[in-house]
Amino acid sequence: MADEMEQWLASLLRLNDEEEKMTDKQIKIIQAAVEMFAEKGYAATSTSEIAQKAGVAEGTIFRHYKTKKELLISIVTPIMSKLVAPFVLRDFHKVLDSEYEHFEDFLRAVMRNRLEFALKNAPIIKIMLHEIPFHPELQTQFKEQLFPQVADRVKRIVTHFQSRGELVDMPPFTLIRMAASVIVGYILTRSLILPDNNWNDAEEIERAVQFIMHGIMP
Amino acid sequence: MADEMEQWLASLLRLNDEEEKMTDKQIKIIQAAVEMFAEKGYAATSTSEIAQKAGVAEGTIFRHYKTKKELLISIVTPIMSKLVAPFVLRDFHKVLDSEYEHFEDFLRAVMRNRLEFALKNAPIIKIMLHEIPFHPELQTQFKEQLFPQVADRVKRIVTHFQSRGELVDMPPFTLIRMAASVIVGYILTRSLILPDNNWNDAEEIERAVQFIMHGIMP
Amino acid sequence: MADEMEQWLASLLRLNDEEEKMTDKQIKIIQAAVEMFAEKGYAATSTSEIAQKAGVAEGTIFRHYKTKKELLISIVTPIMSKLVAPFVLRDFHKVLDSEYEHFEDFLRAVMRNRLEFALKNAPIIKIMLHEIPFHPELQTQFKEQLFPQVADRVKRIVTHFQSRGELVDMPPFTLIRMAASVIVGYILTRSLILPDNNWNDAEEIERAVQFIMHGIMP
Amino acid sequence: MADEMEQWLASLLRLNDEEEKMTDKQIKIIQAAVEMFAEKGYAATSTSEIAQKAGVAEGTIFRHYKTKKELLISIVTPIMSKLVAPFVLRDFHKVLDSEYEHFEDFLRAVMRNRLEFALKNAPIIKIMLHEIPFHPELQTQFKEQLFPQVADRVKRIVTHFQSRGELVDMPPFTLIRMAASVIVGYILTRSLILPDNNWNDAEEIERAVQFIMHGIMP
DNA sequence: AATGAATGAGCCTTCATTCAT
DNA sequence: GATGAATGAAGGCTCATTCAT
Repeated sequence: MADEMEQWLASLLRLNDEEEKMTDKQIKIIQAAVEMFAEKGYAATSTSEIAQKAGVAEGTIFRHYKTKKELLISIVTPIMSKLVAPFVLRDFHKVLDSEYEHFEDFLRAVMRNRLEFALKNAPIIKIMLHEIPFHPELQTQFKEQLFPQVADRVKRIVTHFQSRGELVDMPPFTLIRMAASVIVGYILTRSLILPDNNWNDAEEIERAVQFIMHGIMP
Repeated sequence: MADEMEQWLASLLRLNDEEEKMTDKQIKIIQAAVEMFAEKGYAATSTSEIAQKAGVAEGTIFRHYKTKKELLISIVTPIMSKLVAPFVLRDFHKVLDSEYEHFEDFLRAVMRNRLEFALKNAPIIKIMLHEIPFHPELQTQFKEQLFPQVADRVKRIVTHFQSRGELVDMPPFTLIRMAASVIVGYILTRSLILPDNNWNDAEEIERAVQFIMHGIMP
Repeated sequence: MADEMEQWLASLLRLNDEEEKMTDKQIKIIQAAVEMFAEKGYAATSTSEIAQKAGVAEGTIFRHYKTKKELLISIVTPIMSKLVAPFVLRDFHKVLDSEYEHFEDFLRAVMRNRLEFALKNAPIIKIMLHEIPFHPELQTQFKEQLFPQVADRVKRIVTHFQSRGELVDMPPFTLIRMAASVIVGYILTRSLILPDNNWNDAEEIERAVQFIMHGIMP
Repeated sequence: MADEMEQWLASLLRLNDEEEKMTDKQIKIIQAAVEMFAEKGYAATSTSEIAQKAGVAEGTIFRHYKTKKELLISIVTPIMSKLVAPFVLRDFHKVLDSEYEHFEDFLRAVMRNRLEFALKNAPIIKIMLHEIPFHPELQTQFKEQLFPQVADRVKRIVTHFQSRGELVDMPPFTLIRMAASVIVGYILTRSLILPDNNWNDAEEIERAVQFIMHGIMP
């Protein structure tokens, strides 16, 4: 369901297909840059390393991206959009009403879907997390364009379930933050911090959802 | 209580007093480095910038720290120790038994104490979070020395309260991770991500503790 | 004769043509480096001086030579080969048999030929002499690869003339060392120590040969 | 004999006793400097290395020697004087007349005496040889003060034996150069180039003397 | 006399970027 | 479009030297 949603959104906003317009070399450049930026960080990666790993001449990078920073932005910007895509979906609320009877189902869907996404895009997400704080352009994008939209939309959902008496009465932003902490905490631990553990995702997701719903009291 | 504990620990392990052995210039160098590393990241900060901000000659930095990386390590290592100090405390468990009647009280104490610590050391914690993934020396310190000790000790506490029937029956590591997500989520949001919001810490901590204990069902 | 020999050797081993593969700037860099290294010594010459004298950017040096030491080695290594080239010639002994009836003729040919070589390559030979003792890489090249080959071959020549009764009976290595002292002594004095004297090379060579053959007794 | 001569000269010119006026630390500085300069060359040796090896503070070096170069000069200048001391001896000619009946005896005495000196002072001689070409101050000392005196005096000796018909008729400077080549060639090979060979000095000296006198013809 | 912290010029090297081919 | 040689500014670090203690 959520996957279909995302595909629909993507087709509307063309969030998925950037690579299709790229030349062969351009794709190799991006792949090499992602790998290196994730491994050593943006500032510690040199354009010559990227060129070497991509198997292109150093000049070729600058034919496609005016500066090294433009290369970074062209990597991070799409992932930010895709990361929050399902939440930005225009008719999310309406769709939601009909799809998820309980908040619990919504949580479960989000967690599954975003975990899958994170596993597929772990290196780019790592880059995003590390570079956003140091690049005002990226911060602006996140703080002014993406975050408010998401917050607003999720707030409506929470308010909706609160009004149905399914959720505790609490400032929605606080409630969202705490639930999000658990979800994000798992997804990051799972995909970036300890990806080599033996994870039973289904089990862990179920526990997280139960924890969010009922806490740790027996 | 926890504060006293920490002071005791500190006095035992001398975790607090590094700065007292430093010369005047050395302190200025560290302060300048912390400021710049937090603002621009380690790799993007030049030693000449640090020297200028510290008001010393560039050579002076290298008289005290053989390399730029040694300067980073001398900043990050102590904060890692201090960050987990209360948990590493040898007789933590015993002390705990007598101090906290319920798990809830423990959560509250930890959250208050570590938030205060994070607010006081926000820039260094930011540096630590950003640089650990790129510096094997720091990873080693964290993964092999600090993390296991903490995990082990907190696990005992959780098991203790589980055996008293106060906590739901669940793998302790999972339970800890989820509770920690909420605590860490708040502390990072509060001190690094959105420090400029108007936060009512007492209220937020209480809500977080209740969330951890009872979830979001009414 | 010896000249033809050397040309033949060179054509076989391509010892002469390194410069032909070099770019215009690379030649200028080498020339400037040779001039400066000979004038001030390797350690006291800065890469920025070399760049300036060569009329290139400092970075250009490092595009062609990964390090300053690699630049030194690329200057010294070929001269070592060329310096001993005639002696390393595979069929030297056979050629010699037919060319030089007496040891005296051999001495004369070697002295003329190597003096000409030294005069043409004085600065590089100066560099070689000064830097070999401080750079293990160069020592190895000399001690293990070049020197033994030469010593071995010249030893055979000496033994040959000794067996013909033309030379005094004495350990060949000692005899070679003493004759070489005279030859090298003249060539170095002539080309490096006092190059500005008015030298009559033909006369001095003849005297040196007579000295080697008959000593200083009347 | 030659030793007594030297002692007499030394007492006259105070060439031997520099160290006696030195403080303990000063001696250690000189020793450390000699060791390092000989091992790595003057330009490649740092004052801090010298200080460390000497076990003194870096500042102490500059209390005794205004600059690093002054330290070098204070090492090299005395060795130059001592190296040629026997030849500079005022009444050398007269003394000689009575001491050495044949030129051969003179050669033998010089070779023995200067070899002993070279073995005792090998590192300083190495420094001298390497640094003279790069330091005009040292060149001046050598070319204008020491060398002419020596050349002049030895020339008289050679002329003396030539007039007695003991030596071949040849420009004295040429004759000296060739004999000196053999002597210097052996001493340098013996003390600096291949000091680790098994040398039979008495034998080698005798062969060298015979070579100088009679050449290599049987 | 001796120290060693402090200096800042200068070192070798790397960098992102340009441009002729 | 792709190349890679060339650039020169800037990087981290070392140096000889000074000076207050």
